[in-house]
Amino acid sequence: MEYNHNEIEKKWQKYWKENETFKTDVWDFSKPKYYVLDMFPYPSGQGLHVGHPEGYTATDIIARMKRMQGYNVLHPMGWDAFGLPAEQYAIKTGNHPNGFTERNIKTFTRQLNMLGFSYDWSKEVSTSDPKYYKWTQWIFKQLFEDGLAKYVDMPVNWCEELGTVLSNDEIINGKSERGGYPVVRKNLKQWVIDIPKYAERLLENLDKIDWPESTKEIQRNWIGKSVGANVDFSIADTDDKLTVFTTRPDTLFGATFMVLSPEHPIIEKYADRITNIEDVRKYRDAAALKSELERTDLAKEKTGVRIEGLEIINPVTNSPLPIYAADYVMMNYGTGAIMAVPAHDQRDYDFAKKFNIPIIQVIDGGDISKEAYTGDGKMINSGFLNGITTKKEAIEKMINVLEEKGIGKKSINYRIRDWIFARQRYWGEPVPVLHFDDHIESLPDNELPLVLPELDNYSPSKKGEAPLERATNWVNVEKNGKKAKRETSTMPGSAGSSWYFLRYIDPNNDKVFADKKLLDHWMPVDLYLGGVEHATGHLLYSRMWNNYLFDKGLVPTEEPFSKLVHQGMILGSNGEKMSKSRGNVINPDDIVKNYGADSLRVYEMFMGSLEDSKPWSDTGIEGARKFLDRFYRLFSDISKISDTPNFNLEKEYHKTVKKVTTDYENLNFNTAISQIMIFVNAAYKEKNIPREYAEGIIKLFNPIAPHITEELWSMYGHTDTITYESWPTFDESKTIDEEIELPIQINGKVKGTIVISLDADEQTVKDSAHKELTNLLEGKNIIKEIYVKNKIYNIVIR
RNA sequence: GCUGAUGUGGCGAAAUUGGUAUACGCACUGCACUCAAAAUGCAGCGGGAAACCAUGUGGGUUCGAGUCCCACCAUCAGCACCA
Repeated sequence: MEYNHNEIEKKWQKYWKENETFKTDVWDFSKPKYYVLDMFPYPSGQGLHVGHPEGYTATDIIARMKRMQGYNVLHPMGWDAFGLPAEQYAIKTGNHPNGFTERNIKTFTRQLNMLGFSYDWSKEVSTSDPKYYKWTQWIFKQLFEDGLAKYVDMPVNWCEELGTVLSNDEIINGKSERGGYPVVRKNLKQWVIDIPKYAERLLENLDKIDWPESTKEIQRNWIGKSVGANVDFSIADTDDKLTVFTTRPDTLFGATFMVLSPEHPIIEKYADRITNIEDVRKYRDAAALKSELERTDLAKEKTGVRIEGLEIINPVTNSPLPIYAADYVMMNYGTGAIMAVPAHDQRDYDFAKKFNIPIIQVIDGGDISKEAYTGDGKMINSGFLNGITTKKEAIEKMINVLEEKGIGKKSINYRIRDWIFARQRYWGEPVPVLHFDDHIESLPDNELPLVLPELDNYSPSKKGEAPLERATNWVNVEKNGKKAKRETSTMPGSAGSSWYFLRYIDPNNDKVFADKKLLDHWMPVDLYLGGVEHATGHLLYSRMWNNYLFDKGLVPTEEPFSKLVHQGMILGSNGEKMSKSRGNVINPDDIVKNYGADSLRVYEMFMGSLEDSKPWSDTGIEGARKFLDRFYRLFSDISKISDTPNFNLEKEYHKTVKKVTTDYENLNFNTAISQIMIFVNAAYKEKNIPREYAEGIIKLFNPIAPHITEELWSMYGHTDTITYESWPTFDESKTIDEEIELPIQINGKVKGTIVISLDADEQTVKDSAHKELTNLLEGKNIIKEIYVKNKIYNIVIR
């Protein structure tokens, strides 16, 4: 019988929809739960690309297997629907971005259904839906009231072209990620979320979750914890002091100058004492014009200016030291001031060389005439530290002394910055606050959601004002007789995605963001799948929100995702990233039409390891299709299926059940498929296939190729979906060979094999091994013989 | 520069974690079926005539290394004047 993918796939998709096959009753606590989640997509105008189904198929396989294993499975899908393309469409056409977004969502939904994913669409959420963002605003409100969402004046990355602020991860090489426009630094009042407050928790909790080690490392680096000390330096002839953060307090005796960030406020404070204040100001203004990248890109050549008329006192040597302003010191890390130890820090060394500042070596080693010495060694020129040989000991002693004198203390710094939580854009969640003349107030709950007003024109104004400024009726309000203004910037895309996994559990609740009992039952997410590119964005933000909600007693676990896996990228057949400009894009619609959804699923799972990037291959997809043809041909031939046992297949069947089950659990889908192929190859050689085996293999294959297996299942006389049939079991004893081929080695090289019974005793093996290799052993001096049971027999000769 | 990952046939990739390297598939070759082709089924398929040689390169540990250790090379990713 011919395998007609089109007919079969349509038929079963219709059946699943009509029977609500995948609908989950979240209140059914009688079965163990399993929550398996995909990172929800941004519904772009291009529709699904072939990369999406890779991860979605993987989670679908797990969802389908877990259902058959008796779990109550939550497997939802939704939309990260706020975003720039919809906004740009609105600017261009003057239409509301919502229409554009909804059209795209329709396309995505059709495509996902066409691929046979077992999502429970009754749980669908969309971040741009006011019923959803009501709760995004509500969570923001809690953060604001708890002081974690703050309105502060800060330097930001400003993109003139886009008319908005960008976060660090939206900037690539000093240009905006989208469009590649220049980015400059500028001071602005900004909404930020105090994610540094959670730095330590986010760091510590990494040890509690089953995530790829590399992703944890990316987050650790991003959080960037460094332990050191804050040390106070007094400014000569004043009562003022400057505090620096250093990770090397042990080198304090070698500090020969201080460097301030050009924006450091102390400069303006002592403007009248600084004799060259104009030069310093000029330097500062020039630095502000540079984007962060330019500032860091010119790494080789240090620039700076001496602050004349002001000196600083080294607290341990009491020598007066010069102060410089230089843009290699950042205002937003540490204290914006550093003590410079040129002998033991390369940057300070370069600076000192350029400005002719003395270099004092305090750790023995290296060659200070050539470069800074950053290694370990004996302390020298260091007063009370002299003679100490380990860094750790020197640091401890120095900190003790500083603490006794009250001029320093142990301190920890994090690299992670405040999360900038506002964009000068229209298509995002409105920030639910009112600005009064003298204070800011969050909206009361009953005014949520604060819905986006409609506009005639969605572009930002010339001055870079947010589009919402145009909605004057909406912006200007009066409350209790006082005039107030609404916030006109909106939340960033990462707002709605920071908690959507909670909403899936109870998507229609209008009393709370999700029922506590349901959250207690369903959280955390058991398996979360998506791309690595979110490592320092979404995956950090959502962890922070979840930890915060946990602290408020609103969710049951600190960490939202107990297990995380990243799918690799599917590259074009030329090994390059798929893109329109390279002309190597594969459209899933075409593939499904020509080969079928099951073929696409099988192929993408068979390509290789889920986590690796791998190139698309046209012959590969054909191969997958051929296997499905072969599979269908074999199992649809009912005349071969019977209740007669066939011992030729017994072992392979039990092996297959075992391997496929464990491979699925470990997300090794490629080897699971190869095992099913091995069984099919074996079955082709047989005249009769026991019904039990045929049905078992069909069930095993169902998670990967759901349509073809439903069809075959129904051909065997079953009237119900295969979805909730029980998962096949295997008998361990039947997977074991009673006779095995044992390799015989001489000096570790295989010279032959013998057939032995399983667990044969050493003497028997030795005898047949010697017999097998008589020729090679003749006249040789046997030094040693090694027998590893059922693995190998090795004879060492000289 | 720092951090992390990867490197196996013509190609996509396996290898129970130290025990017969190249499973499974693609491509290719041959045979069967066919007037023929396609499709399908079956068989072969790292190199070498062989001894042997092959898992990026060079060392090491071990009876035995794709797997462990050291050094290096290449590719990819993240961070990047973070004090």
